[in-house]
Amino acid sequence: MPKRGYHHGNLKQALINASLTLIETKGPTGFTLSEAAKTAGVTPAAVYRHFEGREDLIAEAARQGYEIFADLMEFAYQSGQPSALAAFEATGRAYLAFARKYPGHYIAMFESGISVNRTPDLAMVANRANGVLEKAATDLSEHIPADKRPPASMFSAHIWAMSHGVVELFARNSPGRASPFPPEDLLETGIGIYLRGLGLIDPDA
Amino acid sequence: MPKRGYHHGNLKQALINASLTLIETKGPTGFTLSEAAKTAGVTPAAVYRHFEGREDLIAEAARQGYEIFADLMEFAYQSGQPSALAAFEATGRAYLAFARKYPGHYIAMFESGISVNRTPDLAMVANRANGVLEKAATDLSEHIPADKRPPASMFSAHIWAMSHGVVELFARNSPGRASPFPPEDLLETGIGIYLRGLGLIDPDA
DNA sequence: ATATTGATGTTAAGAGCAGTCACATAATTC
DNA sequence: GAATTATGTGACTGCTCTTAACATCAATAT
Repeated sequence: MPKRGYHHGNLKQALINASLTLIETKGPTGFTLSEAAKTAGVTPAAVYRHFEGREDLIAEAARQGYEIFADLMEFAYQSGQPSALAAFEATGRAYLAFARKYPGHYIAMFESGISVNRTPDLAMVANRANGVLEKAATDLSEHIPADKRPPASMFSAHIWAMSHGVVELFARNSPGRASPFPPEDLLETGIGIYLRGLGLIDPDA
Repeated sequence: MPKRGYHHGNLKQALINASLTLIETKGPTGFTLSEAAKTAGVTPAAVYRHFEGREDLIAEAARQGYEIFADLMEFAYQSGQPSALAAFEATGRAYLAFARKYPGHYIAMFESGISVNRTPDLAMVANRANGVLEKAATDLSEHIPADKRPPASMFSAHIWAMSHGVVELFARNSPGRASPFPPEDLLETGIGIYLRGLGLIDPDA
């Protein structure tokens, strides 16, 4: 853990950690490779022994974020079993929870402008996170009469969009819109109304 | 329009226009004040006669975007009258249409990291756009039995979130998720299901 | 044990950008 | 026509990203 003289010992992860807190506090624009290096107690040039450059540094932070995110989603999905409805709702909540708990990762993933198709690794793990949501949607869609059942990938996309929109517009300060409702409530009610529209929950409350 | 010698004549708007296309092509990170100045045929220092700096330049581009956006929303709202439902759905579609038609403005507004509370002007015009959506939501909410009617500002927020999420995740290349459905269809069906959940349209099709 | 090799860090340097200041030139006003 | 204001330029500082040459440490092979 401590840098024993010349060599750091764990520089790569130290740089990512430094980047995460910097991204969180200064935003993706204000973040600089140099400052991350300084925070890790090392010169900027040393960063290039472990990353291709600034973008790659952010991308790796995002990749780790997707890893955590996918785990969170899977845990949420399991926690709702055996009820397909409970599992689905839990994954919806997990999105907002993740954004709140790991803001640095979240920003690196969704607000830094890096493409998820940047590397196969990144696309892979992002796909894993998405896969959980789609699985939950598929389970749930079997409770809809087959003739009026939309494709599972479609309403998983709907829920993802709603979740993402709530986080971006109302949970994170950046855009800074004010809403009279806490984001958690907004998402909860939004998903509730949507599921009612699919005939998956009773029209009451 | 042509620069007559020393003075440009219309530098302020020329800089904004240059910024818009640069933001559109190079992203908010790749955009530089210097290149915008060069595109407008002027020295970087000249920019500071019209803007406080890089951020202010982007903010003004965003402000003009909100102005256009609010106009678009109002037009959409009017075009749906006298049907509250048609008006509401039109405003929903207007969001995606705006993002497609004015990508530079859209990026400046929603992906550049500038806060809408940066200046009173910006907050004002952003509020105007939001106001149209809320008005449409209020009209529509009167078709819901008063006892089980959610606040209009709430489901206007839901629709906004869904629209924003669809655009960010599936319409713009940046994050680059692939979806088997065109964003327009995704938004259309998503809003449809949601409105069904509110009991505002019949459960068929 | 020692010498070689590869990994990891530093120093130095180039190029680009944001922003500031003094200065130059054009447009406007008295 | 002269003075004032508005608008653009050149030169400069300090920061950034990135590369290249060099230094130091760790590990391995003889």
